Amino acid sequence: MSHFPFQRLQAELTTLIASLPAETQLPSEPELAKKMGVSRATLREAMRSFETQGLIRRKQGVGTFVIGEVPVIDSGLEVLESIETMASRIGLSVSTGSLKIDLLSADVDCAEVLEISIGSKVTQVSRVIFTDERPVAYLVDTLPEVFLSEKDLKTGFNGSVLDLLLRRGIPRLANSRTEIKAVNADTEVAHLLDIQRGDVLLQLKANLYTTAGKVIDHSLSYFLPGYFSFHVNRRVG
Amino acid sequence: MSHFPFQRLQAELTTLIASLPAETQLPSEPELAKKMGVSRATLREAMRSFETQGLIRRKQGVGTFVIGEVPVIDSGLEVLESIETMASRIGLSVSTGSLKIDLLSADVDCAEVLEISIGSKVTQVSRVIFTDERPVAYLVDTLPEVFLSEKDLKTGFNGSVLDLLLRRGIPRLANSRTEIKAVNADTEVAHLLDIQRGDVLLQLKANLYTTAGKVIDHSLSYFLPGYFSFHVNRRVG
DNA sequence: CAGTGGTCTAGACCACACG
DNA sequence: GTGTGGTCTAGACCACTGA
Repeated sequence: MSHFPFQRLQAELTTLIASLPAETQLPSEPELAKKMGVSRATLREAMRSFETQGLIRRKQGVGTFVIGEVPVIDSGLEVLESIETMASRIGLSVSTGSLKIDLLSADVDCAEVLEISIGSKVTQVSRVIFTDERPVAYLVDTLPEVFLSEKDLKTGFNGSVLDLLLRRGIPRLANSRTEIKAVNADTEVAHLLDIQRGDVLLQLKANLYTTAGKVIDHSLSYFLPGYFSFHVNRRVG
Repeated sequence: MSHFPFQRLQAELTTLIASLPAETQLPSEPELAKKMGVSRATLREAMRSFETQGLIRRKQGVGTFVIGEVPVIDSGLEVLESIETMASRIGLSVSTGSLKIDLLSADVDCAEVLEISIGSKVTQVSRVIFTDERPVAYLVDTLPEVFLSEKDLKTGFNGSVLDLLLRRGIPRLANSRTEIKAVNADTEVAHLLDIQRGDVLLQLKANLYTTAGKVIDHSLSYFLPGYFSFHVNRRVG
């Protein structure tokens, strides 16, 4: 059948990983590569998809481990809600890390998207979502400072800009236009999510609108595929 | 800043590709790698995302070429429609290739999804979508033979199972529950779409329901990210 | 046939975690 | 320090295209 080592390798690794109990440490990469009869490069290439699927976890300086049942965050996209809300709805606890809040001046692109003038002050909130010590999503919100200043973030900020805006109530939010893509992780996102550069990620790019039809927030989100299940109901005609 | 060759390389290639007119052939990989001062492996890794973004096209045995303006197929996911319908709506011509029609017996998974008994006859239609000689999507439809037999496909079949079912009118279709993921291309899909194994793809997995609430069709679709723009409108609370 | 991209190897060196 | 995964290299061989 497959003349290529890769397909055989991938099949063997699939059964190997499935056969091992959770938390098991795999042999080191040089060892495993030798055992499988392939080079380390080929082995790592095959391991790539296993990590984004949530089947294994690689920790630099430590080793590679089998993951048991993955807590999948399941959500319909028709309703806009924060990761925190999604997670709590299915009884999963998530935490926020690498929270970073910046006050920036809008550049050309940012100004156009947010429908403000170039140079206006904007607040940018970026953060990483963890479930069970595993970074699984990276979110960046950008919005005019008039809608969200740093002192707004002092009181009871759980990490989600959406939840904060909803709680405040003004301006009233209406909907979000979200664009869905599949992308390769760049170096920055790869480090934040503790994956390899080039790994596959689901990207959501959204503009949030008020009931008055004004853009209030632009968000960019990256999700590890294996830890999320997004779906949408499509009606005929 | 970047100690790693990769980030510098990616930046240089981005400007290089952007500066060249469409249809330009790039130097061969060994040449370009030498010019950039990196190994061929690193060069190819960087080229990876450029191809899925629709910026370049690699043809085995021929060369690597710059692509000008990419005809992006833009579509809202709330409404279910075929690729053909999406494309014609924006005045783009697409064609179907590698059309394959099989009559199979349902295995365990297939039977469960389609809510039929194991071993039932199912028709499977798989095809590749081309725009401008470029394969950009791979679609597989699976449905019970009672809903679609081979002779149904003789008369005026444009490739889309959905369009055929809609034209026929019975049973009446209601909606589709679609799951969205980002995946790595496996060997089979990579060859069909003429990309590299491991390249990033957007995957839609859908069950199509009749007005009576019965599953009539299961479809699995893979899209090259750079050639499609899918979006969804999310309403608040 | 010559030239291209596609796959794979062996090995080097680095960054990181842990004792 | 030792051992792990992360990055990168140089080079081999294969598969494909087109003259």
